[in-house]
Amino acid sequence: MPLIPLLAAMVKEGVGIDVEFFEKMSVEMVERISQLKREIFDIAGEPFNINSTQQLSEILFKKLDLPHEGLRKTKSGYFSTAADVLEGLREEDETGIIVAIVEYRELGKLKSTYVDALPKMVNPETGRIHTSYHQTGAITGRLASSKPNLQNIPIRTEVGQQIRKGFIARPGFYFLAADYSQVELRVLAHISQDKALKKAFLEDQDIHKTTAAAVYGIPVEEVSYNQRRFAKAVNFGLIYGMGAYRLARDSDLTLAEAEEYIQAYFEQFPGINDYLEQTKLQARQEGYVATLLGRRRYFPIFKASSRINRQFEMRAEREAVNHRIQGTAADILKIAMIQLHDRLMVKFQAKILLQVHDELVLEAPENELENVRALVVKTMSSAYPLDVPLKVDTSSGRNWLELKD
DNA sequence: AACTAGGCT
DNA sequence: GTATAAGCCTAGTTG
Repeated sequence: MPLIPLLAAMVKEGVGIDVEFFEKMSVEMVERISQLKREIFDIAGEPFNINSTQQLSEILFKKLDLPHEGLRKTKSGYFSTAADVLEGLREEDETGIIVAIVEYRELGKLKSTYVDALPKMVNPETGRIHTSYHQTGAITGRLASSKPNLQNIPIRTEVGQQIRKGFIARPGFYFLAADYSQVELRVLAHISQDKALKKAFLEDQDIHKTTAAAVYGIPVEEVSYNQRRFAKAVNFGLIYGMGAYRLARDSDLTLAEAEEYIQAYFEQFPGINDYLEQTKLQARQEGYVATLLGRRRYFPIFKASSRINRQFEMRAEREAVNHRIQGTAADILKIAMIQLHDRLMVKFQAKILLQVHDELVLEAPENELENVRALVVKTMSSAYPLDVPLKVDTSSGRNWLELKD
């Protein structure tokens, strides 16, 4: 079956949520939010609209006169109140308003976007939530999901996890989630043919630890938690074309140190550097780049370039580098979805409900669970064989949070 | 409709 | 000298 009918089947199947659970959560959140609101008004000395970034900026940087030298400004000229900016103010802020605002923002976001919105989206006919999937939603070939977007359900924070708990499988069924482990780095290993990166995946090493060991020139056993975390950020960042500037900003390194680190990185993984350069060159010369399966992305900017375009050309280079990786991963999961759906239809009740870029969520009757798990792993792992293995992790549970191996 | 912010991979 | 990490969707404010 082609992809579109499969997406239609997923949309039609929908996913179940516990409406009462969300309603209770909403009530609890209202209490905490009011409390935070009072605190914030107290410190500010007056009530104002905390949701207004303009008003908030005036309160923080004019009325309370928090240190704002060199802080980022928005297009409209106000000092930014984005989370990363506030984070930088937290230590110097003795009033406690920053901490309160950050919590207020988190709760407000989760409440308005998920806790209050999702129950309203339950279809009265089916009692379930039906997203829309868009095959051409993303320029790289990824799907997009909307109304509601089920590809950005929270997971990071404590409260976010509570929201996942509100997604529940039908009686007698289990959710089964299967995700590709580090699929984009594996795609990069394949496309770039970088020797060290391929070796790491072929030996099923902890890729971030291996990277850290290589770059710092130390044995794998001696890699510290922070060194691994840092290497992870770099591995991740380079898929998006991160530069030394951003690396320095996001770490404790100076610009020069960040440059040295990246240089050391490319010395250890020269194939990756070649991949980056070759892809940028191709975008410039051919005006497009393509994924492994041939999905093209065009870059008309390189046709008519002038000095003004330099900024945009740099961006286009990063987009080209990312397209081949993100797009190839997307192509592979789409192939897996089609194969899996066809195979499930033969002898299982289990159905694919959701796709979240490198992950599928299925709903399976309890008695099918282990057989379906094996089928999903096999199908996803072999959908489009690369020169490195595609590793698939699975988990299952009665709700979307309690997914365990 | 633009802007700002923030949720996810 | 200047900007500096990809791809989405949604909510609230502003004008």
